[in-house]
Amino acid sequence: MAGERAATLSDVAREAGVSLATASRALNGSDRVVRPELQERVLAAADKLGYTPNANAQAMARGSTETVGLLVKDISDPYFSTIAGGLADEAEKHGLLVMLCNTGGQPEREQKFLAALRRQRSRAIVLSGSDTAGVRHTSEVADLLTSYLDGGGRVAAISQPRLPVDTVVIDNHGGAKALAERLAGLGYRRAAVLTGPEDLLVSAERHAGFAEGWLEATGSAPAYVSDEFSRDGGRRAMTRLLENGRNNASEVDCVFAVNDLMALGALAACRQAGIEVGPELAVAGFDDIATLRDVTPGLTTVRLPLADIGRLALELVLGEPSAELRKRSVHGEVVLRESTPPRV
Amino acid sequence: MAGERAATLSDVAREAGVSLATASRALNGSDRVVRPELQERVLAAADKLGYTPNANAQAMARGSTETVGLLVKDISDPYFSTIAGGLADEAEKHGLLVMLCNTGGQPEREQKFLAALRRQRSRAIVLSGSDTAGVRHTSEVADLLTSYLDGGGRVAAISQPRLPVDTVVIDNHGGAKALAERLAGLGYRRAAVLTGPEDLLVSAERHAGFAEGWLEATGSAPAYVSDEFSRDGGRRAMTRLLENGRNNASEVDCVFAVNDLMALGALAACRQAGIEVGPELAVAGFDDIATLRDVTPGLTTVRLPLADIGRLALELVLGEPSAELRKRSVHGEVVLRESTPPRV
DNA sequence: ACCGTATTGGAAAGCGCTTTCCCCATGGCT
DNA sequence: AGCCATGGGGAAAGCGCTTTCCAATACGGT
Repeated sequence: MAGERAATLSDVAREAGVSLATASRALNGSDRVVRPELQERVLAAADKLGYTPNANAQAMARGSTETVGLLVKDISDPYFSTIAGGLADEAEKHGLLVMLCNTGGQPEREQKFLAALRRQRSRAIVLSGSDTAGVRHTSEVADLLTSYLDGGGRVAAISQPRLPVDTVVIDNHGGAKALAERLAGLGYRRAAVLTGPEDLLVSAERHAGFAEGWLEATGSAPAYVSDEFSRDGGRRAMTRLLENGRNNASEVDCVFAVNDLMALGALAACRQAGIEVGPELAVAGFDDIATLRDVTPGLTTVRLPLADIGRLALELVLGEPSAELRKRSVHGEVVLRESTPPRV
Repeated sequence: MAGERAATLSDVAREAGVSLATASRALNGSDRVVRPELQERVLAAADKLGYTPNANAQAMARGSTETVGLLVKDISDPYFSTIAGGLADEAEKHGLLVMLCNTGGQPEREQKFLAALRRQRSRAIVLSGSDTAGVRHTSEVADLLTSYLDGGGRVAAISQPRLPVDTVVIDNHGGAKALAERLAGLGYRRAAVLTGPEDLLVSAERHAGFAEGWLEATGSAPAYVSDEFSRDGGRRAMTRLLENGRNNASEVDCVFAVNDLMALGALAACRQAGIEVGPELAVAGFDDIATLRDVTPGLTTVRLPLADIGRLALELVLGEPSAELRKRSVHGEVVLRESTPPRV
């Protein structure tokens, strides 16, 4: 059994005593009908020979594949893995396979993957890396996408509104703004924002939204510190913020980290500095990563329906192509927890 | 530009004024050499026409693809997503694409995916779902794998030692045992284990390892409660444990949840019951999920090099095929944190 | 009984590549 | 000068399917 090459459709056809065409029709249910008796014979032969269609050959002949590509910045980040989970489930429903591309945020890798997906004649591509404002990069990516689209491919993005494709837009601005209002409502008065790199769109939007809400509610603009868009970045930013605070009369009573991971780092920094989060200093994040929902103190955050976002993106990209660019908005919901108790 | 079909290799050949064969050789650097001048002409033509090779056609002609499949139970679970991250990075180094298959733990899906990967003529498959003892299921999967292997495919598994393939073996038993010893060393005397379903191998191994270590160190066997292998399962199990404890003179001073997620649920249950984890009751987990490293109280756990495990699995599956089954062992490292302070 | 029309099987033409095999130049050698 | 390697181009045979196009048969109507 080991040495013999895999059975092909011709093998099946011969075994069943029918033509190649008939075998093909019997096995994939084309629009053409084959007599039940023959059908059965073919099925039996296929079974006997352990026949498996060759998807590559089918792709060639049919001119279309059953795979979709998913680009993420870092699949081990719960934000992306949750999105990926939703998307994968949806894909499974459609009988599609998901090609996972972990870009690590490197533009060159992103391009490599895009090229690979194009080569594969992937049915569709969903982009969910973070959109940086690097114009060069974005335009190169846009070129690749355009040629992919010209070839009949479909593309959708998650929260990268600058790309010329259908997009699931996450209301970062609104969510952060709502959060600011709620925090102000709780009695906080001096806020700081821990942001990611300036050119990272998600970060910028959340920062701006928060600042706007805060300004409207309290009349003052929040301070901010930027660092990496990660747990360590959050820790460093928080540490810097605390150092400044000491020399500075105007200490902060509330910190908004632009994502949960940064907030987590901020919590660590606070702990290290001997500051009790909640009573002494409020900390809030964004995303509502599932794994973090139960930590102590409970982290106030803006919940994003991440799995739905993944599903939605796939729906968007598989739906009827339309001339104009489609946007689907998704909103976050503020979740108050112990990390931001009402200020007394 | 929109309507015209993608340029093919023949288009390029014609444009460059060379034969199909030459174009192919010029573009993919076969063992045959083409004159530099021609080479250049072909490259120029390809560039001008925006030529992208058709990976499906190449796969057909070459008889091999550039994709590997990865089966996971749930990609949004940090355990799997971290493994996936390591594997994806390694795959990228080898110029391979990763087909992500989210099985949701459903045997039928698992089989569907396996069949799909076989159809795709995927170069290799890495299995990292959880191995349940359901014999029926495992044997069906084994059949599928065998036929895949016969077709020249390569397969490796992560922590599913019962499958007849190369395996990255995680020393669940040893890790849990070491943890038990350390906890006993800290002065704990009455332990309970929160386990997953009985037939889930990982869970069983960790349970057994802990029990063995505990027995050796303290002379008594730990109690246990089983539930789902998830955060909610942990919460429920812990709740049940606490209820029993009240009526029971022999209260427990230390709880081992067989994974971090269950431990997280246990923490939540404790909080709800007004029990302070650490001083009042020790809790430990297993895996050392990255997102959880900074929570308060710090969770004592057994650190697994998850990303390395993913990398290792890919290495294993891409390495020289060998007659006998290979096993690569990976060991965990006990990490003590505040959730299990020395008992006074 | 005859013709037009479904219905269904099969032959063969691709789909876009890779690779074998053949051929023609070269060039080094005797 | 004559021969045999050697280097490199091209024709063509696949790779395993789908699908068009024909042909053959059966069937309904008049």
